[in-house]
Amino acid sequence: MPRYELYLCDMIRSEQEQIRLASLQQLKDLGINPYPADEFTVSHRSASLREDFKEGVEVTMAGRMMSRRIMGKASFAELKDAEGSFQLYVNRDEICSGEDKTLYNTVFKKLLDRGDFIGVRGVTFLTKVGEPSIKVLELTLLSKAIRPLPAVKTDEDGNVHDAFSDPELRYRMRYVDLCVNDKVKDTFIARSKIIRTIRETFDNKGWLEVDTPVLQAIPGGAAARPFETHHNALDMPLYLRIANELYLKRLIVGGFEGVYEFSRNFRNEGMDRTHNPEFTVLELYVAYKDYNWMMEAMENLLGDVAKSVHGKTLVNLAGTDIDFTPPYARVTMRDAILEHTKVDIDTLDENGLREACKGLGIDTDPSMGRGKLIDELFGEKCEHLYVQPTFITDYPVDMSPLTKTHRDKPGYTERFELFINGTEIANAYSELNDPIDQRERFESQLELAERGDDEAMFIDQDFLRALEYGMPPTSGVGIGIDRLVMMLTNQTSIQEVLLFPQMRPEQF
RNA sequence: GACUUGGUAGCUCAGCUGGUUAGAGCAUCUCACUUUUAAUGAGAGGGUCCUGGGUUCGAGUCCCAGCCAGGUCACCA
Repeated sequence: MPRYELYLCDMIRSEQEQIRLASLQQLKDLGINPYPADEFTVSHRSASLREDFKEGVEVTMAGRMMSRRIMGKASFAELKDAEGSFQLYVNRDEICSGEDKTLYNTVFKKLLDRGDFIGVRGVTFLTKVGEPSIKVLELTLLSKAIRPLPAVKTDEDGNVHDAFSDPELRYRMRYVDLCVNDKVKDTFIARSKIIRTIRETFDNKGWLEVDTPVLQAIPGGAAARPFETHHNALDMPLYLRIANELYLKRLIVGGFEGVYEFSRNFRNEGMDRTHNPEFTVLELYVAYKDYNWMMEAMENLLGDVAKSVHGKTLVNLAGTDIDFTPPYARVTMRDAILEHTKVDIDTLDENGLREACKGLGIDTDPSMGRGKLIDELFGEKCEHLYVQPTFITDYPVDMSPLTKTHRDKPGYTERFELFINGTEIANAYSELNDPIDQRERFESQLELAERGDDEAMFIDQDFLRALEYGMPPTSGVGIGIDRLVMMLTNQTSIQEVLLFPQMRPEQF
């Protein structure tokens, strides 16, 4: 048997917690199990019951008791289940038909608390003021809460009082956040819808969802600092993946014609409003396609995703109407920079670009090559201007070591990024499948590493061997799922779209 | 990583230039109340003022260091 009295001594308990622990003991003394094992069969849930409301229907419901308004021999309580809340009417003589009124006077009024899980059997009716309610005939305690939930209240004008709003507490105790802040749940429901829409779309195309290693001997496929760990039995270092790209391409080599994975990636870098050490990227690779085809696939996909969350493709996000209806604008990186800075990157060498950056007030340093300078020009002066969905195409070759060179523009690659509301949502290319070119690109990455770039890519010999066996022409795309969810749910912090964002450990 | 703001009751917050016993609303407890809905009325209890030093006759308040979080910037997706 758990020893509840120890709970009182072991930890510092608030007055409210001590009272609840005492109530717990009293319930046990009354022969009521505060944590029963029995199944409780629910016939209705709150929102669907309200939607199709009729009086006189017998229902059983379960949930958390979120508030109680006791008026002597009758009370109202709010029962909250997965769909929302429903009002209970608890009348002494209805739940205690005989002489013994303990269940109402002692158990319901004194020993139950806000936050306890209860189950009820009762009959639906409308109160004097027309509130759909359940007249409770039978009341069962399903689980006792010994900590009080924050007492968030909403008045008749919809104003929230005493909101549970401290971000630290909300993220550390997401379970409490979800209990009392309904909008939080909506965000994660939207996240689930977005992922489901993508998965259903891809499955319908016949593409295969796969799992590839999270623990990798060579962390490849992106430029980032990895987390390092150690495998004891093999006595060797392993890295948590920074990307899954090279593994998915191996599968295209192996003969799958469409593979995708929702990849949890890990990067040992700073944390802020848009970065969590672990995050989710959707990667898709389809054989015999190129990046032009992928643009069409992405605009169709995002149209469907917008519909799944908002029911339409014209959506107001952060005060701006965003039109997700395909097709989307396509602008080459050269034209974008030319339009917004009057700088024509095609006519400038590295030094010319450096001067152009200086002229625009962009800080440069000698380690920046041509590609990096172009990237700065675009990132500083153009990126934020693409509010409506726009594909920016044809990136410089030295920024894209895994991308096929452009079929007719030397120095460029067949790559696009999709920008919406000024932020990058997707990154895609015609995949580099020339093993000799790929080896050279890796070697130039190695030179970067030797010059001190700690994010330059490692050479993955096995990946090169795979390419040497032959990879069909392939188009691939990566979509940052967390940021997509942020955008579609109007959240400005990644922590709002991750159920358990990374936090420093708490002291107990 | 740099800068910046904050940490006071279960929750949200006041607390002035350093000065009695640290306050409010909600929550909790007691009493009343059989259709309320931020229920109501009457009464009561509840504090490691983030932690550790320092200055001072006296520190929630000032100083130093640390911890945790938010914001901005840098890097990145």
